[in-house]
Amino acid sequence: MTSNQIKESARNHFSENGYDGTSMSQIADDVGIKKQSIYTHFKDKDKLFLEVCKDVFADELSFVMNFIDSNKTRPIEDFLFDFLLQYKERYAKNNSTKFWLRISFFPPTHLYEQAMKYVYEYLDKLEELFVPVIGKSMSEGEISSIIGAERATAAFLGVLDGVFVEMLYGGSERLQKRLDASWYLFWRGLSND
Amino acid sequence: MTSNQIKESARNHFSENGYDGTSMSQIADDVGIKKQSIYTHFKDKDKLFLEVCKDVFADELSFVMNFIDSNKTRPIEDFLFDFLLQYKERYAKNNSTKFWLRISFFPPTHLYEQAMKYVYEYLDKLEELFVPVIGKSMSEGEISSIIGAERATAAFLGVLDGVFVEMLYGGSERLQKRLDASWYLFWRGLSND
DNA sequence: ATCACCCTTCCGAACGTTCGTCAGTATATA
DNA sequence: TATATACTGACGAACGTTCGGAAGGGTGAT
Repeated sequence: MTSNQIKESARNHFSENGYDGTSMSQIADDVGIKKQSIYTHFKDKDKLFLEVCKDVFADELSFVMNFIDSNKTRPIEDFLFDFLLQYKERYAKNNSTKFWLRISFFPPTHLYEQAMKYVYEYLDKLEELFVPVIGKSMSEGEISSIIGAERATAAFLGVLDGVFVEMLYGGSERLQKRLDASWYLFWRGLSND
Repeated sequence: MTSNQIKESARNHFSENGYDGTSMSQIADDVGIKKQSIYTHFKDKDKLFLEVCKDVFADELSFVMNFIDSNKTRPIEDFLFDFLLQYKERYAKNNSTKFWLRISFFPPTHLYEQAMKYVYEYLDKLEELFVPVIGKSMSEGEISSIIGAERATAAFLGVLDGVFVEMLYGGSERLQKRLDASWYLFWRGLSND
């Protein structure tokens, strides 16, 4: 299906160069068609972009839900740390995450609201999914319960974003250093005395 | 001086809409001149952008150095937390920081190296400035010295980036929540037992 | 098996617009 | 008179988009 090839190429270009930095001809060249042919599949550039948004949103969310579902019985320390690791790995080989970060931080101005709807939905869902997991590990005494599940979750998502940022910079030894340090202090803060 | 007006307007537009999303005519309109007149002051768009980069880099760096210099004798807890607060405040009213975040995360592709030179210089300097401050507070027993000054600094800069990210999303109650949570757990991890 | 028909997909050509940039000229200041 | 600044006008290039038509496959009637 050409539509999917177009969306995939679009995702790659958008994630590397943003909305304005990506032209319809670049996408078309990738697929091996002329730019006019894209309009057979998508009404216009905005619509294409928003469809990619929707797909990526679904991708990211299903990754998270999938991870939680298949790891929720593990010790919370492994669970959280592995989540960071897997997201890091995912970013390295998967353009969805790169695209996602780009539009989360700097969506194209004229599509701000429509793009951010997905972003906020993702962020809310992320919190909604993590709070009960962390809450459970508190009530079971794995980690200190003085902190509160909501606060611990918020801080963990902060660590996640800090790692994301370092991924954007590109240096892998830098990234490793931040991951180690952030996790070390986060976990130290979370632990029972 | 018109040059400065041009740079200021350019900084605003670049920070809001990025390099590609900003046109010379928008900048010129802001200043009240024709776009061609910009070329009296700057060779081309790239040169203008890079000059803004340089200025902003200097701005950000001098903010940090200034803060450190006038706060380094305070307790480390106040010192670090106030740094987060002041950067938050700075972001709200100062377009330098917004521009800085944008080009740090997603510099224009064809200027990647030249822009990232500033970014890396900033990041290195930031670490270089914080390590001794945190190290000193460790040797004085304010915080646990098992952690190591480098690791504590790396984690703190992670917290900072996590806060930056939440600033980009725009919601102020979200930002407050993250700031509180991230700081709470970071400080809990940093404290002596 | 053939024909006519439709529908999907793609392309050539062109549209109007905007972009960054250059050359030449006017105006004001010193 | 020299210099700095801003102007008018125009340029080629790239952009997103539209239109008309060509090629192909599928379907149903003959």
